[in-house]
Amino acid sequence: MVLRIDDTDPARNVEGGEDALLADLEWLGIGFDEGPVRQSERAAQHAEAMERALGAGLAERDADGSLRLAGAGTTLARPDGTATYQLASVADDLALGITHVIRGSDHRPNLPVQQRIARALGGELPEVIHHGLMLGPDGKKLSKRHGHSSISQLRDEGFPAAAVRAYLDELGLPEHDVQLDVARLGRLAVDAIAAMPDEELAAAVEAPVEVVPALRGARSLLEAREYARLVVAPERTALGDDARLTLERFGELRRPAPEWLTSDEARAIVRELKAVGGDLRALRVALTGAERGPELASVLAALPRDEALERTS
RNA sequence: GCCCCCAUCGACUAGCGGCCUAGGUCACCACCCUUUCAAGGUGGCAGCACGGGUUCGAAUCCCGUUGGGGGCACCA
Repeated sequence: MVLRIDDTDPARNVEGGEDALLADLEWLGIGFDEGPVRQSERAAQHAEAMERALGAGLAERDADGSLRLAGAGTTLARPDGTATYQLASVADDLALGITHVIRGSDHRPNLPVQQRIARALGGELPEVIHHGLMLGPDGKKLSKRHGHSSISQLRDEGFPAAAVRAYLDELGLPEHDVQLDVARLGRLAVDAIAAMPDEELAAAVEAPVEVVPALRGARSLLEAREYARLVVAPERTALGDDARLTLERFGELRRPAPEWLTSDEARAIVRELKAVGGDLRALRVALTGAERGPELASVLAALPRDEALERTS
C-alpha cells in the first residue's frame, strides 16, 4: 500500500492539504507501507517518461511546447515541461510497481487512455477497479450543504472513527453510486460507542473514567460529551417545594451509603425512591440540571456522596 | 450533443438459471421493557424500474425503453 500524493499541478495545491489528508487517514486507522510519495518531487522520472512516450510515437509536441497524446489530444505535459496527471500517474504506477488501483468511477473514462500510455511506456497498467461515488442523502452530489461531506466533518460531528470504518466496510466497493445513510452511520456510532473500553471513551470525550457508565446511551461522541458535562458540571436549577420530599428521602438513602456507589447500589436507591412514589424527574433535574440525559442510576454511581448530597440539598 | 458505467423494500444490500412465496441490516409503525433519552425484546409495513425475447424454468442471460451517475481540461 503506497500513499502517493498526486500534486503535479502547483496551482491547485492547497496549503495544509496533505496534512489534513494524513490526519484523516490516521484518524480512520488506515496505514500505508510506503510514502507519502509526492509527484511534485519526481520531475526527473516524468521527464524520462516523456522521452519514452515521444520515442514510442505516442506523444506529439504542440506548437506551444506542450506534449499531447497522439490522436487523442490529451495533454501529457505542459509547455513548462511538467507532467500532467495522466502521464505522471501512469509513469509512477509503473515505476512503483503498483499492482492494483481502486478509485472512484469519475476516473473510469481515464482507463483506456492510461492503458494506452502504459503500453507505450513499455508496461501494463495495474488492475483498476472503479467504485460508485458517495452521494448525499438526497441522491445529489455530496457537498458542504449536506453536512457530513468530509471525513473531518464526520469526526467533528461526533461520529467515532470505528463507526465510519464499519460503514465504509459495509459499503465495500459498490458498482453504482451510493447515498450516504446518516441513520445507518448513527446506528453504527451507537454500537461503536458501546464497544469502546471505558478509558478510550473517557479519553474521547475528555471526561473522568467514573462518568463513563453514564455515557453509554449516547448516540454520538458529541452527545456523550454533553452527558459528561451534565454529570461533571451541571447548571444549577431551582426546584419547587414539591420536590423537597423526594430529595430529602434521597439524602436519607445516600448518606449512610459508601462514598462511591456501585451500579447495583445506585440502582437499589432508584428502586427504593420509586417504591415510595418519589419524583425521579426532580432528582434528575437536581443532579444534572436537565430533564433529559444519562440514565439516573449511572449518574448516581458517577457522583461521590458529598457532591450528590450538595446538589440535592 | 457524444462516449462510458449502473439499476432488488424508504436506505444499504444478499442473490451469479430451479434452493425466492426474494433473505438480512437500518429507518419507519405497533406492542413489551423502562417514571428521562437511549439501548434491548417481539411483531409488522415494504422491493426485483418498464417492455420484449432466450429457456421446461429468469431477480439472475440477451435486446430495447426509462431512470440515475460519471466523463468529454495545459484538474486530478
